[in-house]
Amino acid sequence: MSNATIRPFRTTYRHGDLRRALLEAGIELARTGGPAAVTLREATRRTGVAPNAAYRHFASQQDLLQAVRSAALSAVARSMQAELATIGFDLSPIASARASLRAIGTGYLRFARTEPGLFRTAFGTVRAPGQSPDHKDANPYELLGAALDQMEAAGILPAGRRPGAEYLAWSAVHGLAMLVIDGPLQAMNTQQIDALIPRLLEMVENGI
Amino acid sequence: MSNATIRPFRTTYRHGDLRRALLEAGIELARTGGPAAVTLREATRRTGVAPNAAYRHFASQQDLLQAVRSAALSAVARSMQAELATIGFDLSPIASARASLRAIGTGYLRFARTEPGLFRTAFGTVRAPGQSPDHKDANPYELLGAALDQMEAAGILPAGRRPGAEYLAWSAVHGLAMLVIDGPLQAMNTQQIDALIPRLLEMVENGI
DNA sequence: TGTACATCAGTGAACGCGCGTTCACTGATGTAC
DNA sequence: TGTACATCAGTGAACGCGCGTTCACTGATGTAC
Repeated sequence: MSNATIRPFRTTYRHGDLRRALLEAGIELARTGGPAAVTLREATRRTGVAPNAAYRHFASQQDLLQAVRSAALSAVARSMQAELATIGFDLSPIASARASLRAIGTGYLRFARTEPGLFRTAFGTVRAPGQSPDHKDANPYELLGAALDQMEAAGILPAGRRPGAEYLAWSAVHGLAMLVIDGPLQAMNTQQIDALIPRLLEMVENGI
Repeated sequence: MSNATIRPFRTTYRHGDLRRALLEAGIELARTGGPAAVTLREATRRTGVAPNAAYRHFASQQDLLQAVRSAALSAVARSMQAELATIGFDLSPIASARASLRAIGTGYLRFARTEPGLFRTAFGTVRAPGQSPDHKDANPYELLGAALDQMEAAGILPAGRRPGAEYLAWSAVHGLAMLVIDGPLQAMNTQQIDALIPRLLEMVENGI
């Protein structure tokens, strides 16, 4: 990591490693503002270089964004691996497998919460400037809450598990939707998705 | 639904119900291109009106987007209610509760798949122009797959349930991440989220 | 070791784009008399 | 029923913004001799 790569003021005419510097600037932009903030002009500005200099190293703005996306994806994987590395070797196969799955999820979520901009960049989602969603129509959240209340009343859902159960069910469903729409499951065909949905809902029902 | 509200060519000087027409144009834009496509200029263009005419009805572009967002949220709720309405009345409380929860999820997912642009608009996510993510570093998907393989090998996960199990686990985890980062759980404090994560992972483990 | 020279990374200026937003305006509408 | 008039919804022109991208260029670098 050369300390001159991101400096706005250079003494040399040639930059040295402009591609890397632009990529790092792009990553920093993604960290702060998500994929929409990854802009050739801002990346070159931060690197102290003319806007068009970027074209020596990236074919287009899309090309830079793609490189940033790739770096973000690796960072997610690294976060998961770090969590996996904390698992001891003296566990039974069963305990080890459980711990691994839990570590995968923990690492993934930790990265999402620590680096939301990179997370969105990695998975193709962009920050929207949303305000508070107060409105008076029927609310998906309330409908879900009512269904869960019904399950509690029917004795299927133990009362102790009711508080917060919305978040669990909603997470599973919302997640599949996102993966299918914006994420890596875009290429999956309709039949496969159709087969997946009942399984997902069954998982929620059994596991909540 | 007046048939003249979205017509580009009017005979009257006054529009009639420009606010509604702009909102409908905005919804159509969101349907097609997500929240980022909801633009005052395009909405007025489609309504056959000068760009600044929008300011008689919306304080800003954000204001229009907010109105579209609200409409999209209602549409999600309607999709869920439509599914709920298909449940018979002759069910036991237990069966009825189960059916309701399933209907909630089905309606939500159906809307997401049918109207991805509106879904993203409703929940604060934007379409990114992502290409195929081919790269050579460690891949979150592969790490998850390996952990699941391990669970299968250990005999925790029955072999018949292994195929596609990635999607179930990933959905749950990805969904909570999205809700926390971009969605309605933004306001939730750290302790609450910390308490939620183990519960979510437990749900996956038990329910997969 | 010294010198001529080709390379090509970065420059400077400019382009067109669509966007949000502001300004002074105009003329159809509907009301008051 | 007819007429004067105030209202205010929509107009037309213009602004500044940041963006991606193209063009002809220049001059430091490293190589061939």
